[in-house]
Amino acid sequence: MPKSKFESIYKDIKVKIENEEYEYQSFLPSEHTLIEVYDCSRNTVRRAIAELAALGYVQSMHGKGVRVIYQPLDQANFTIGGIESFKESAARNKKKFTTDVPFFEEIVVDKRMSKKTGFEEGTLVYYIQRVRSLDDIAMILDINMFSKELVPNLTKAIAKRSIYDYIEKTLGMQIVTSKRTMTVERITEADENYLDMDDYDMLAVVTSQTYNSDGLLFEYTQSRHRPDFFCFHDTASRKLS
Amino acid sequence: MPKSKFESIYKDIKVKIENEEYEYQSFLPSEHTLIEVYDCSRNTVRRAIAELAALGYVQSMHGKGVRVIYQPLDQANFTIGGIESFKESAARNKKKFTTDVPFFEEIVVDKRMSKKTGFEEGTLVYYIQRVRSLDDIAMILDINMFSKELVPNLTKAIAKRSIYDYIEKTLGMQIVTSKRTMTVERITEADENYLDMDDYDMLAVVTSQTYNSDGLLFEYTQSRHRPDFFCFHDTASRKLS
DNA sequence: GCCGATTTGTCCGTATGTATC
DNA sequence: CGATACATACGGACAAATCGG
Repeated sequence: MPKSKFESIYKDIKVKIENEEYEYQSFLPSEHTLIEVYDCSRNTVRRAIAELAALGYVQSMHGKGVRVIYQPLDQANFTIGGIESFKESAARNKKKFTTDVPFFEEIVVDKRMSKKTGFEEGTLVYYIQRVRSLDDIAMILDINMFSKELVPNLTKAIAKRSIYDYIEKTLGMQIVTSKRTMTVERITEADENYLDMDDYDMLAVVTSQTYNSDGLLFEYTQSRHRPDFFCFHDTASRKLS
Repeated sequence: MPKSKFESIYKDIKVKIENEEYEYQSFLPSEHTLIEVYDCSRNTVRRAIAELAALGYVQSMHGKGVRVIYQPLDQANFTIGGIESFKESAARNKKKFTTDVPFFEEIVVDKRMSKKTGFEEGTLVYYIQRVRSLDDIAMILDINMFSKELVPNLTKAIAKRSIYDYIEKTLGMQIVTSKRTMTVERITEADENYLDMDDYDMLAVVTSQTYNSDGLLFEYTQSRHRPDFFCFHDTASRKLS
């Protein structure tokens, strides 16, 4: 349930677009109209539209209107958009998923690690390796590092279940920003040991740093995906230089 | 040169962050302070800060302040962020780049193509294949489709030079939104023919649809990258459901 | 624990500029 | 030219979160 006004307007329009009540290439009602429909100020509808534009749902055109550019994607792919967990992703695609935790330890971040992960040297972290399977095929190897200070009392059982559930529901911590880098890399021995690589010899690798609501880095993760289970979707708007 | 006030404020703060005048993990001056510094309204500074947050430079915290979470990346990687052309990317990385155009034709989009590209069935498009080389190594195979109606008079020579220059400078068309999907795929015969694949047998594939300032789809591109020349960077903030 | 000062979040109304038709 | 539509900017009001005394 949206708590703010602009958010509920955003959602209402978003649903209408997804249901093609507002069709691809058509124009939204004008701001003036939307103000009356939702009984709010101009800033508020503009805020909602800005969110939709950031999502790639609409595009504003000066003096003309706001055009819908959303097209439903027919591919039954595993999309890793926004900040979404493996579990959510799998559930949405109706696959049976399991997680194994072959490695779970506490380590201290050294200089080399610090440079790679962004954690300060000397930080105590949980170092976890997790194998994610879909329909019993080991598809993803996750290498997680969580700050012990910010994510305390992590256990192997929690890692097997859902770390994000624990972080959000039990610790009440909010995940706000996530920086990601995607590359394609050759497999390592660890990959070969843990994953069902079929005859693939390369992996899609997503490394991410995640910040909590205090703006503190609490997670560094390297997620190594078998190529056939990997699809990343993205929308970019004009960037300010 | 920024034309709007919020944009110049955005840029000023952005530079200060990049120069570490505002350090990683430190707080920006309060909105109240920034209002006085830049002599503007609260909305205007908030707009600038919102842009910086969208870029992953800062993170706002209710009741506390705005924390800098930008870290300079030391990797000399080829980053394909925002909407950036191959040429810009190569230039930024100080490599010698060349483009060959082994295929250049006009075709009509059929039903199958339409579903894949988003162009309407029957649209007349330029179908172009381009091979991009860095320091004389063929690294990227681009398969472009441009609407002939929206991008008229395209020639092989322009394709060899820079299509984006032509679109922006000659046609005066503005590129606004770009939707992208990234996957990892096995190489095809065409890849093998055109690219220096070394001993790689897979490619990073970026497919993108690009919309102009009228909200019309004018380009569909599939960009096939050799894995060692591929790095994608991204920042995600909490998404509204 | 309370209270007040500070800081960010949401929302409103209005004015002016600029692009489109 | 005027009407319509989006873009930018200002100022003010109240809410909510944080922090220090």
